[in-house]
Amino acid sequence: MSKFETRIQKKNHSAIMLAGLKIFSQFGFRGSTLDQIAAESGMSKPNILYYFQSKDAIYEALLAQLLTDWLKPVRDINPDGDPIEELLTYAKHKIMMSRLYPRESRLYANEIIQGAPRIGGVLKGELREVVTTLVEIINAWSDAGLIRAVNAHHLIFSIWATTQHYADFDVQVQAVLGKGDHFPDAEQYLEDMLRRILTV
Amino acid sequence: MSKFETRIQKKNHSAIMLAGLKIFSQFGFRGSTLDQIAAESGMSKPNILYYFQSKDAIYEALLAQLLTDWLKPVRDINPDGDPIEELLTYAKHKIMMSRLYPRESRLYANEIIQGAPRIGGVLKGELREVVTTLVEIINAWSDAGLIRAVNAHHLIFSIWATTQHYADFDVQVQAVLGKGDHFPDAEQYLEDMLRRILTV
DNA sequence: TAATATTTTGACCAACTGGTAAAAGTAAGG
DNA sequence: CCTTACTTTTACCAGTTGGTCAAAATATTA
Repeated sequence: MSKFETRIQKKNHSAIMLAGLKIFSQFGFRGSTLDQIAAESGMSKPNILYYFQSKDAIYEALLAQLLTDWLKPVRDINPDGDPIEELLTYAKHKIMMSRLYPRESRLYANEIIQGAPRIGGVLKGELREVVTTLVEIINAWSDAGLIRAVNAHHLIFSIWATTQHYADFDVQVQAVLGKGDHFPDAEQYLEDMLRRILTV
Repeated sequence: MSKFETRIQKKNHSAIMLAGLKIFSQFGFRGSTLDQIAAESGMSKPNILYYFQSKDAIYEALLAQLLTDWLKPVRDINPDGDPIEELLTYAKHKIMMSRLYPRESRLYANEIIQGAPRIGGVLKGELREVVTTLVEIINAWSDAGLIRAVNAHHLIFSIWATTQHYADFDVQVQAVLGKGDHFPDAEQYLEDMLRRILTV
């Protein structure tokens, strides 16, 4: 609770979060063990529980952090900007996140696939609210004739699905295309796709 | 091994598969327990192990079944058919699968997100081969001027991502749109999207 | 440096895990 | 009906799980 953390607390706290992210994102909550997180972070299990009350607490701290980071760029979409460029910027941001932080994406995907038992409330609350706002913006753009008329909800879903795919299904992408950085091609394809969909 | 199963064997075998699908698709392999599968199928744990050698065996039987079912419709795409209609039919088939068999999709998603430890070989083998063939077909269509020039690999990925999203991220979709059947709207959006991308 | 506060560890525990063995129960064929 | 083959259960096991506790080690402060 105290915001005044010592350097040791800071170091260990983030070491546990990092290790937890790695383990949880790979095995899901129930498939991960404190022993794995301990091994990954180079700490002992009791020591981890000295910094976090429980396995649950680590997982929930990670999810909370994640949701904050993910909702922000949606809120940053500017209703007064150029519609196509605003949406393209958002999509490119999402795909960059998939490249730089695939583990976070997989952690989230794991949680959602398993029925979002711990963040159902946030989904129906904050997430829904943020999406609703964005949908209104997109519909206003459509009404003003700035973009083509599309189902805004499903447009958003398609952006999420296609961008996160490259993090969540990375193994499959690599299996099909071979090892390497496929994000430039992906980004180009998605930009083309969005321009096609949105251009009047 | 014997193909001559008694009715009891048939019944219990499929009861276990059904229960396993439900549990594994929700919790992933490591997060699922034989006790859960036993409870779900209404059988005792030792009885389950009478029909399957191990927890692993159930999971692998499910994955094997799944991969067969998923690769078939890709192979069924006809190089001599109308390009846009062929791809649209495939996409519609995929989205129907997401509606009717969301658990299968989630089982697969879980496996892939966790690094595909059990089906990595199939991905780099059969899947890659099937995709390569489809890519050649799509490129031939492009070359013939029947569809617009697109990155065929990423086109395929985008179809997979957008269609499977409605099964894998169902909880999120429902949280945003409210409970109900959102597949008709999704299908219409995706059809529109694909036509836009592919039409010359 | 001595007293205090923080950090780390080793030993431990009850509940749960996948899996086994043998015996009891049930169905099928003669 | 009775023998044989199949099915199911009860009791059990060794290893793992999340978590506790008190003591030891270390850092901080006076």
